[in-house]
Amino acid sequence: MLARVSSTPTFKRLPRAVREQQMLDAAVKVFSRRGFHAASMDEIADDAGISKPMVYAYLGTKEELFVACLHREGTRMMEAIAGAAAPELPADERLWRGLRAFFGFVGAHRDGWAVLYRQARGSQPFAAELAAMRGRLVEVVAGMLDHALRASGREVGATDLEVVSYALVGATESLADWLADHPEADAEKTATRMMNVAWLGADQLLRGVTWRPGV
Amino acid sequence: MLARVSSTPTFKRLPRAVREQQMLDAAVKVFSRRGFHAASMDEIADDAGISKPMVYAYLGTKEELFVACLHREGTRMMEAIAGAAAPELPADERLWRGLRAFFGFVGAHRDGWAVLYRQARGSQPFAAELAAMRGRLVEVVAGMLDHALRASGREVGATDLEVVSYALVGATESLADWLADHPEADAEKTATRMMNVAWLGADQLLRGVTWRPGV
DNA sequence: GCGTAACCCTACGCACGAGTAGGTATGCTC
DNA sequence: GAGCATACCTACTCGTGCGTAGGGTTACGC
Repeated sequence: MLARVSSTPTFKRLPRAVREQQMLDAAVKVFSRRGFHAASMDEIADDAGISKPMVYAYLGTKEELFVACLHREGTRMMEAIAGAAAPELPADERLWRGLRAFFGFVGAHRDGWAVLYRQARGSQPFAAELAAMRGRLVEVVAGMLDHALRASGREVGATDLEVVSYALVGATESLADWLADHPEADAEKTATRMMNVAWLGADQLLRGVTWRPGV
Repeated sequence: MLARVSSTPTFKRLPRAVREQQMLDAAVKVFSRRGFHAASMDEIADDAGISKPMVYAYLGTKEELFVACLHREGTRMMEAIAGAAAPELPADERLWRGLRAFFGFVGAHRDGWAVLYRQARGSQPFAAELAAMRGRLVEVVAGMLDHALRASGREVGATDLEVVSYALVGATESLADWLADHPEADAEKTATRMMNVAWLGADQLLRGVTWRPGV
């Protein structure tokens, strides 16, 4: 057994940090395509150009591997959004920038992120990680709303705030799913549509009012 | 082996139609609690007070069984919503009634429906069934919006309509999830919150405008 | 140039759970 | 009360795929 003509040009003996990233790349790809359960560790290892025990040695169990994927992609996403929303901007501008960053990210990582995210819904082991991510998003949105409310001297119950934010995040996730399923669709345009429904609401939309990005 | 002291009082030799419903009940319960993959046919059969081959004889494969669950619960849900929205009512009233019916249903079938619904996201085999259900909902919402728009002489692109509806449905699903996770929460109140964000939008909400159920 | 640690492999064990073979009992019809 | 269909069971087979045992090889420090 010495015929070892792999497709990958980069060949042997890579340092751990590099291999780990390759494995995660492969894992994201395979998990996305097959779903958590149908994905096999063999295929992931194979796709990473490595053998299975290496994956176990570096990233651990299948579940741990999936969580690692979720975590890496989640972190990347949060980073992509982080810079977008400066607290001193008016609320609509903050919301708009956040949405733009979010949909931009999802659009650029279609099967990467969105499908992975879809996988995590359901199956208990990942509910925690997923809920944490969503929780952070909800917190951001709720914080933004709260900030704007206080600025105009108003206030509102914590649960109300949470639920409204939850709804907004949910709508956004849904459109992210939609975007991931429609490869021809434009991220920017999707963000605008989301902004319209989130900011204006059905009433205004039915009245013919529309929101458009300033500048 | 004649010790057959089952917990279920109703014992032996039931007609097919009845047993099928019992099996579906058990399946919904187990799928909800464990998730599709972790659920075992043995446990479902056991929970239905029947042996495994019966399940196969009546409802077929595990996947077919799951689809059957999805289908039954989905139909029930659509029926629950169906009567709510009379086309001659104004748009806000239609939306409100639809939301109320929807959250009422989910609230009454917490682990039944919502968790089952969550399971279906992801795993390819069920994507079709799920997409069909969601599609019907989106269609209803889009139809309602379109109707209202035409009534006021306005019109809008089909994709815009679809995406906006999609966002609204997504937000609603999210709050349904939230409701399913918060056993103490009230369905009616959740519906009101959803109505607020959907109908008024963040802008109005931040201005202190609120929507309240008429009557 | 030699030890040692990191990298990497080819196998296999093993549990778990879907689906089935083949047989038994009970009610229903005539 | 014979015949037949329907309800129902116990006890298997068998594929699949996670996780591992145990061993080889390349780089790197000294």
